[in-house]
Amino acid sequence: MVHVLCLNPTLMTTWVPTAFRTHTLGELQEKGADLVGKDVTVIGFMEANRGKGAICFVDLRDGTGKTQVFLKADNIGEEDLDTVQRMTRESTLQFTGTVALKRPPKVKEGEPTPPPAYEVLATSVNVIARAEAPLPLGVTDNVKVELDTRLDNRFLDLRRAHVNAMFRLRGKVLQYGREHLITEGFVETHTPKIVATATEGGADLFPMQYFDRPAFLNQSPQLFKQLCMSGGLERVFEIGPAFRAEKSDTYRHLAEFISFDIECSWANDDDVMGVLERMLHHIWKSVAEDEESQALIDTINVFRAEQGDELVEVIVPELPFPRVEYDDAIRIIKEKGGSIEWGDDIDAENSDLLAQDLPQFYFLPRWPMSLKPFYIHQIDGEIGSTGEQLSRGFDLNFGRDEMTSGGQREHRIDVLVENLRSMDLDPEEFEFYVAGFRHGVPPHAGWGLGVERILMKLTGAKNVRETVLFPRDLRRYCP
RNA sequence: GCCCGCUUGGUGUAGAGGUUAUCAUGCAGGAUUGUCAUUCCUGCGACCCGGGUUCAAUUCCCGGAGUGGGCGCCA
Repeated sequence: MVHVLCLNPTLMTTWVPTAFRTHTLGELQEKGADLVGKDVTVIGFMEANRGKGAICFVDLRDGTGKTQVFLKADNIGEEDLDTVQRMTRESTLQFTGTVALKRPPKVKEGEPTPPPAYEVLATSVNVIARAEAPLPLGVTDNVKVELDTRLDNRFLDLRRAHVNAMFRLRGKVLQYGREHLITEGFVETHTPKIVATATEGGADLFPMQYFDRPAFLNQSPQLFKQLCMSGGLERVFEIGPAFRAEKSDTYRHLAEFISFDIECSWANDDDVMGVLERMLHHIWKSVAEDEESQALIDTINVFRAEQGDELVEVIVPELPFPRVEYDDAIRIIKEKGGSIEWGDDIDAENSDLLAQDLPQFYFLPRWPMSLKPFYIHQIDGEIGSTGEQLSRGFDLNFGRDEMTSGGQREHRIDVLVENLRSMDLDPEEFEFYVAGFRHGVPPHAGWGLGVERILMKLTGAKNVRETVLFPRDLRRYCP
């Protein structure tokens, strides 16, 4: 089993020993040559123990790596040796002992000698928490486990290297995205998740009680980030939860997901498409070039190889991303034999047709206004091939899947109110929002990106639930 | 909301109208071992729930629950 560090000690800029350990297990391997002969205290999960006689080997694992602990009755005493030999897998154990160079394995003729490894010769052990047996799922077993079982026991599932790597990578992706937006002058903000009005007037919200009045969990920061534009913040972004009560039961839908949103003043749809592609390029490039991120991808690939899945390759997308205007998309789909008419949404089957020639990121700009929400801007006279009004709304797809929707927003209050009315929404209910357009508002544009969907594409996950610690969907809300 | 599947030890599976219910992993015990995915021996552990058909149902039928996939819609 290839061992890949999840958290690289040499890349840590600040490491302070804690009350429970003097060194991490990854550190022992990294700096082992300097530590030989020194006393250390380490702690971790007992992945396995071997040896029932006068000696015993323990594979100990923490967030940084693994180390073998060697126990001998002479050094640790009969009683402690027996305790460890009877210990259950995944129990947390703390060992104190001396660092030593591990005896090299017997290597067959012609095979390369592995790099030196280090172990701890234990002089004492402390049982922190004994794991009950049997485990609801094996952390190291080479047996498939169904997603449902894994999610019921997510804490154990997370101990598996490739699952752990997924969530460390998720943190990296958010970091890279955040990094990039800051370089373009965006400010991180937070908008409320408890709201009085449905964002787009739809009925697919989770109702809740707000003291003695009805309220909803917000489906999008849309209206609030627009108010920030009216407030002169110019460039904002938010990474936060969005809640949708849609009964969409698919590999790519969640009732609660993290939306990566921006809004940008004095800008149109083309401008913010640029922001989006530059940010995604930065994320992909960073994952491809950063040592830690690459190690995480490697860890995921070790598992994928065991499962017989295709290995993940981080291919940095070229700038600019292809742009296929809605009008052209309809034409292309028709040419490929798809059943679609101008004005239709592009369904999954037709997205597959488009994706045949566009397997990665591509923009779909200039949708019909009739398919877009009231807050999307339109330029009068900008019409499609059938004479219908186009909008300044766009989608970003990766292959068949929608990653983002965005657009330039309607800043003209009269048009905005008219849009609300024509879409059967009551401007009165949106007064808190419409008010923001009465006293001078910049033209602005923005988008919302599904973090989980991006992670799916980056890691090859076939189900969005793989990328969420505790996913919320039609059936599941516990744990 | 619609369509189609599936439900067998802790986990993942094979299978048949009457079986001692398969295999792997795991667990318990033993032998061996400074081991390196150790190896070997012995043992433990399962047919989702309710109703029906039948001499007999875990297997067939109906219903329920759970779960997986596809679609609509979306990020």
